[in-house]
Amino acid sequence: MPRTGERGATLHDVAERAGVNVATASRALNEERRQLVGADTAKRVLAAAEALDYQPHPFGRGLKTNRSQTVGVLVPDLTNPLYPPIVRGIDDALSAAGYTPLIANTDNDPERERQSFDALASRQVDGFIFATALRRHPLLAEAAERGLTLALVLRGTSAARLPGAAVDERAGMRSTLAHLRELGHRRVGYVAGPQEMSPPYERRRAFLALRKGMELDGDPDLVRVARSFAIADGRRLAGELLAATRPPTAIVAANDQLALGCLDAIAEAGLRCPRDISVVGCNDMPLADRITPALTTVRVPQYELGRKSAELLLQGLEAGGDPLGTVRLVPTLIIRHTTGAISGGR
Amino acid sequence: MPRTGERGATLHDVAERAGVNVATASRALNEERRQLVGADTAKRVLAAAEALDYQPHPFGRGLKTNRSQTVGVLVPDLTNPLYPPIVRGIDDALSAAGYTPLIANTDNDPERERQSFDALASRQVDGFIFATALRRHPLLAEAAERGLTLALVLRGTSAARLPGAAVDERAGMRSTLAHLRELGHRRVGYVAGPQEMSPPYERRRAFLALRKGMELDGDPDLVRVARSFAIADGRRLAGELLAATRPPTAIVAANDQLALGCLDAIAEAGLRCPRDISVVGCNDMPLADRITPALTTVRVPQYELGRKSAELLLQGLEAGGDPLGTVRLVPTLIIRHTTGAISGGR
DNA sequence: ATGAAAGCGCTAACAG
DNA sequence: CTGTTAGCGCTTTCAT
Repeated sequence: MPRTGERGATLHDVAERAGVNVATASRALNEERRQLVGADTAKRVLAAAEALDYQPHPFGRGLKTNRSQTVGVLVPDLTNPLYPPIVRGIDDALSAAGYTPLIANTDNDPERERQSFDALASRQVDGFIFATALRRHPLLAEAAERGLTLALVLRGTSAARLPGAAVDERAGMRSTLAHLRELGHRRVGYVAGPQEMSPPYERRRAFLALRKGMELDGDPDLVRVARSFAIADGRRLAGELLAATRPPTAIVAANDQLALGCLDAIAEAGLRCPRDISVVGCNDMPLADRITPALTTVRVPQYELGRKSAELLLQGLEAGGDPLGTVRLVPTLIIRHTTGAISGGR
Repeated sequence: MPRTGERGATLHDVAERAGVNVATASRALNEERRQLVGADTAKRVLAAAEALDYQPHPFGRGLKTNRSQTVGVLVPDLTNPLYPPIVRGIDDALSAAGYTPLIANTDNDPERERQSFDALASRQVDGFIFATALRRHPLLAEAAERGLTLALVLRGTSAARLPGAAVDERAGMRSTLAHLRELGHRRVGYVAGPQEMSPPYERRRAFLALRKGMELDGDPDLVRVARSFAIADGRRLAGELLAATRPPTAIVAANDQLALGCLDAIAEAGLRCPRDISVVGCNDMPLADRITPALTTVRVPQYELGRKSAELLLQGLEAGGDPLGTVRLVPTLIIRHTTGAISGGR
């Protein structure tokens, strides 16, 4: 027979041992209601609980309070190195507050997303953190309707003005463009990521907005949009950029994968990076420092992003009066070897 | 006020709508007990449930059945690229069976491990999957005692003969040594990982056992044991190997990180890989193919390992009569550019 | 300050 | 075949 966890001591046991009623025991055990109980009684109850190693049963409690101390975390794909640190940040913040995350992968697939959402909702999560990157999202409205508390991570302001933590894309872009300008680049290309996701969208907007004020070439042909983050896409688009009449002297990519593709295209064109052309990635994925040449990239504070989003959620969960708006965390440009001074010959 | 998920339709609602008693409704909704109920009644109940979008409340059910349909997954660190695919495999298998994983990171820290274990146990998980790599583990005994169903992943046979999925280390090692032999290597060094973890332990044993029968040099000085998987450790130990009177012509490392360290040591010694010396890693971490030279490594079937361990757990959970023993999954040698024919000059 | 009792949603034992 | 009932563990009125 499939055995399952033996039941431990119940509140009833504790009450009995302390010689009080379960109601009294319950009060004594609850921080906030403890004062409603005699000081010595409380002490006895606590002692009894301690002695029996009493753990409140979450189902009994949940049934009564309609809360699970649990939150759903919807993430596109744990296998994408962008997310694990975020999830750890979420986990750490949540755990510290006595909440447990329920993590589900969505693969950015609406159907899977819906299933995961339903599954977690039916598990009575108290709220959700959407790490999923789609900009428009039907689930958000539905979740709000169901009375669930929400927070976003890695997404800019949503229509619903939900609390969330996101990257300060303008700051990141400003650092990278300033770096390139200093190296003498004026004509810099951009390989954008899929625009239905929030970060790539904002990143491209930031590029467009910032290059104007920074004496960079405003040629619209310098911007290409990838349909995915696949290396092959980066390679193809960078190839187009390089084949143009006036190719850029530097390429900024929306993430490290695309940057890898750019590197491939550059090699394919018989050029050398950074001698002939510079490349900047984004996210600083593991081993980005070990490829050749080591990738200059924008490091986003993944852990802190996760942590912050969880804190915002908790705020909504505990304090009420939902915290509004998006907290922007500033990324750091990590200068390595794919960026260099503009080559004399070009 | 912190709102929380509204309650949906209850069994009571469904019963009422179908004009039957809750008990009947319960029976009709339960696959196995459905036959105890009139065919048309069942149909009415199902229809009512459908209409009301009824979702059974897990707490009500759990309180009664003493099961949560939930399993704890203890993993050292999601941030280590070895684990996310494993976790996805676990998630996929578990989800398909109606179970939800509760994931906790332990950092291989006994205290954190204990906390996570307690937290999950008090959340009433029905079982645990230990992806944590320590060979000896006090928690295992305790979990078994509490009547929890267990499975291991990435660990060889334990004292308790628990079901689990692990890498067939001998097969992996045989492929890599055969490959090296074919290239002419006879004197191959080994940089082992921390021996208190199961895979590095088994991997080293496999190396030791196999090199005998494969006409490889049995020099004990050829084997070094790292205290951690840090790149710096790999570098230091490989450095020792290279500084020996008769250095190896190839080095096998217990994982890719250590292999990276070996590459550093080789460069530092003024040697070239693979011209002067070959290196083989293990795990095939992301971008292992993009470093220079591209790393020859052993790819372990992470996803399948996770999946298999979850299936074994489910078997123990549902069928009872725990499945015993360890399933061994065969890894694949991925030959890239850090291995080459033994150099004539040495 | 404490106790009695109800009830959250569900299943199972027992009647009919 | 279906209904009645009890009770899983907990919190929360309502009494006292």
